[in-house]
Amino acid sequence: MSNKKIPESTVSRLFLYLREIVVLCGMNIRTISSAELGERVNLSDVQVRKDLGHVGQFGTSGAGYDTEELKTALEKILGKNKVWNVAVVGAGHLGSALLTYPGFKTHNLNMVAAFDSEDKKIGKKISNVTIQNISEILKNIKDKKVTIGVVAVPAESAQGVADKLVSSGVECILNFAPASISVPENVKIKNVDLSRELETLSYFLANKR
Amino acid sequence: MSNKKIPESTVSRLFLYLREIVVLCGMNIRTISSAELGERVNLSDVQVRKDLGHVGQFGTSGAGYDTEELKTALEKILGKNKVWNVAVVGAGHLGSALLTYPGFKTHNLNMVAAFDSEDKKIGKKISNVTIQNISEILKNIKDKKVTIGVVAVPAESAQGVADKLVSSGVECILNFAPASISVPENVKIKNVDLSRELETLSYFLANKR
DNA sequence: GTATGTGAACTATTTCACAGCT
DNA sequence: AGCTGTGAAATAGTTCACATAC
Repeated sequence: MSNKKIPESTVSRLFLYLREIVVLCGMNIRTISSAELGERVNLSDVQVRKDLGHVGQFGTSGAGYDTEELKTALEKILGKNKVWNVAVVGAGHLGSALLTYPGFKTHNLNMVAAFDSEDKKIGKKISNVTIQNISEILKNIKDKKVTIGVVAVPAESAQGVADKLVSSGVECILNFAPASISVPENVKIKNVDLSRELETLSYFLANKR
Repeated sequence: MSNKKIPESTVSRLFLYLREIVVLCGMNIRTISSAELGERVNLSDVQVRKDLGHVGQFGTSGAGYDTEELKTALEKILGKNKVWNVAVVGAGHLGSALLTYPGFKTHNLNMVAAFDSEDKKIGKKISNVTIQNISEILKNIKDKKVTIGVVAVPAESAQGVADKLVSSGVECILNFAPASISVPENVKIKNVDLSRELETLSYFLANKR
């Protein structure tokens, strides 16, 4: 089992395995080998076994893994029993996409608040969440016990929004703005930089023969 | 200069530096040290120097880097002189966000086509691009010389859409669907899995004291 | 004195190889 | 025979330390 901390790359893949295992359970497939699971998620069999090794030992030699058992173990270790409240700042297309994305609900992530600076958007509802003025962040985040803040505003306003979120007590930030933002050490930040992803692809296009 | 291939992680950061350098040039700052540049993008000075070392040697000891020179060199090596055509499949909130995102235009990425399967969306225009039926993919991608395809459809339809894109000759795919999709070796695929990003954050929330 | 460029050391992550279980 | 679990080897990526240039 090991009490050591699991590498971030492994954690990310564990969620991937879980997603696949849920599908398998739904199909009433009771057992799967690391090779088969790996093929379904485009990873090697060893990678799968090494990753699952961080969680415990419940594979059966010669047979593979019991899907139900694996599902239970992964859900437990990945904290799927807990629910987290999420607030989205910026109700443009991207913010709306996140608010309406059905995947979050099934993954124990609760979209409980949305903010924007544009007057005409305030008061509108997107997927049951009423958009509020950015000035309401502090009060709302505390009241609604939000732990994850999503920054989906233009680059210029990103740092300011992040500062507001941090001082409201948010513990994690997922940043979609194409800007480098600074937060205190105790706040975990994750950047998803769409234009850099596309640019990196374009680089590899330019540099292959 | 080195002819060796630059690691993907470095390439991604080079785009980050370039973005910052463009800002600096706009502010008429003519010179910058690796430490100052690193601070602006939350990276160490050594990391900056190591990365720039892949591109060439144009820093001046004791002074730093000439911003104009660095800008020119980065633009050249990152292929910013070339323009790539991009097609988006799936015109939901996320697809619309990508189509309207102003950042792409300034980064030599041209959104030239959009597809959806919902009849009521066909014919509508988003940011000058007319949404077409998914059945038109093959013809359009070829005609419009699209090299990058973006998959922004639900998980169930992702593999099918990817197959269509691949057989139309697309060379890269950026996949936003929470599904593992398979493509031939010569096609480069990049996955952006929003719910996994959030889940990974939630894991770290659950496992810190 | 200040700041670059880089080999060497270190750390993280992946892959190999195989012993051991069913 | 088939498949897991895991040390050991290999690879990739980051940080250190310092010689060198201005």
